[in-house]
Amino acid sequence: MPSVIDHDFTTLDERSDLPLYEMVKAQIKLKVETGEWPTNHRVPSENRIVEMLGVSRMTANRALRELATEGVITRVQGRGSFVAPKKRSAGSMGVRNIAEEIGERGLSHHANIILTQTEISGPDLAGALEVEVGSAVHHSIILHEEDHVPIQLEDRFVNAEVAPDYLKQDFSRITPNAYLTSIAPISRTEQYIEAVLPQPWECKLLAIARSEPCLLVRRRTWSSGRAVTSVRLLYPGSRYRLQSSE
Amino acid sequence: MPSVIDHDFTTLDERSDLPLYEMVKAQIKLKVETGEWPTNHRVPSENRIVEMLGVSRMTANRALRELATEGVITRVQGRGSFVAPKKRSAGSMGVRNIAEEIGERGLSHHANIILTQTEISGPDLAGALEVEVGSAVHHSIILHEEDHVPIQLEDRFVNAEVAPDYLKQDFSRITPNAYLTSIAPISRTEQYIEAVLPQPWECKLLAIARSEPCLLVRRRTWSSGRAVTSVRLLYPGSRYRLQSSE
DNA sequence: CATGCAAGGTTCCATATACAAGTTGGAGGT
DNA sequence: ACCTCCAACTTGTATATGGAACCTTGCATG
Repeated sequence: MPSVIDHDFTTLDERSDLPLYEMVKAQIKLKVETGEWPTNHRVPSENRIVEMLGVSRMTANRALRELATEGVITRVQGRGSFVAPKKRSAGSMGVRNIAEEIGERGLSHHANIILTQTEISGPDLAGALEVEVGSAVHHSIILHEEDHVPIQLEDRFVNAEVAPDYLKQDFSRITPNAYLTSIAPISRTEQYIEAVLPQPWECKLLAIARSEPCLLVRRRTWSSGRAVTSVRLLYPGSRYRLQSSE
Repeated sequence: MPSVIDHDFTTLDERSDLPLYEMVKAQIKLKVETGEWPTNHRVPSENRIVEMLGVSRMTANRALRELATEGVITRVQGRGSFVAPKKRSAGSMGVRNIAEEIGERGLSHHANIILTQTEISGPDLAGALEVEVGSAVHHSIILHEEDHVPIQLEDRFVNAEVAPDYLKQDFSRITPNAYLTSIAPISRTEQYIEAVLPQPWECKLLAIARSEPCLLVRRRTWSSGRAVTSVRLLYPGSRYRLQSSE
């Protein structure tokens, strides 16, 4: 004889002093995060949750509704609730890895290392990276190409105290961004986006006309309170646009 | 004799088919966005809203609760609800109100209405707004000035079904963005940012040289599944940069 | 004067109930 | 075979009610 109770759910934890609806949310989140319920898997209906967990329909409703606004599930009236596809959109925009981004478009990525060296920071740079004037700072300039077409000029300074081995990396295999986030998880980022005309040397590297407008992204990132890197990303306006959706 | 009804609130709009709690949210958002209620200003309590608007306490509760998760207000148990300090860089960027942004810098904002009219949508526009070809679509072009210097050219199309009264608004008092979010809360946005050279007519309005690079933000927003607006924001590169930090 | 306490306002949670609106699937007719 | 229509299920909204937890304020008591 089949039990009325679906053993997908354990009973709610009495000891926890979390609100009921939070407990319901936690149960469902668990299934999703462990992968037990894959994308598009059906989530129990509100009435089903009422039966299974013995809560009122309104608290089941609140749990599901909030999970929907959090992007964990999607709900459509008349059909039901389903596990939402994993949200991409790494942050807002920009923190995305240029190599990944190109890969997703099915194109080839190539990193052209223009310069890598360690420098002594002047006042401006020291201010940007929040280090003492005269400190050692790593500097790299890399030209990223998509199918052999230059698409991003990356001019980066790195706090040598945070990433002493930065210049030892093989930047044709791992992007600076990927390396840095792997050794120092980003806790804060600040960025400015503007439209500029390129400098002559930038034109040459990007193979564009002097009059072509470019997107300039200037970004600084911090990890646990310390400035990690300050980078200047220059994109030819005709070949690239930033995208974001949420 | 003082009336029990606080005239801070107008009565709810019967014609709108928005849910009640959304209407309540809209009323409060309007006060906040227009600056009538400054930061830390007290928001009416749930029971006060019940008296004023004649809704049940639970829907007042839902409205305030959602506004709190959206970051519009903060609530503390036992004390009340208060207008939250403007959060820097709403989410990613861009959905910010240009008037607010200028106001924060302590400068004066002026909206110069270039064009407002209703048009019949062609295939491209209909596709962008997800309406039938031939539908009526509102069109507005507004030049925003900061201390009398042109800083943003806003070229906007609005789904007339969602916002039939769009063109009746006084855009020198409330920005299109503020109005639209007040009547149709944003559920999704898609945006592209690119660097372009301006068109001749755009140069003239923005008072810039033909060769000056500009930031172009193209954005579409949805509210509960329906496309609300498609907008093209053009900023002179020398006068503006997008900022975000998280 | 200081401490404590009670009252009233506020948010927060939970439930029961009702109806509206969208989807699906099947029964039953043509 | 096809169509129509309805029943059942789903989410979405709105209301009424009750209690708990928390804060402020003012007053009574020591």
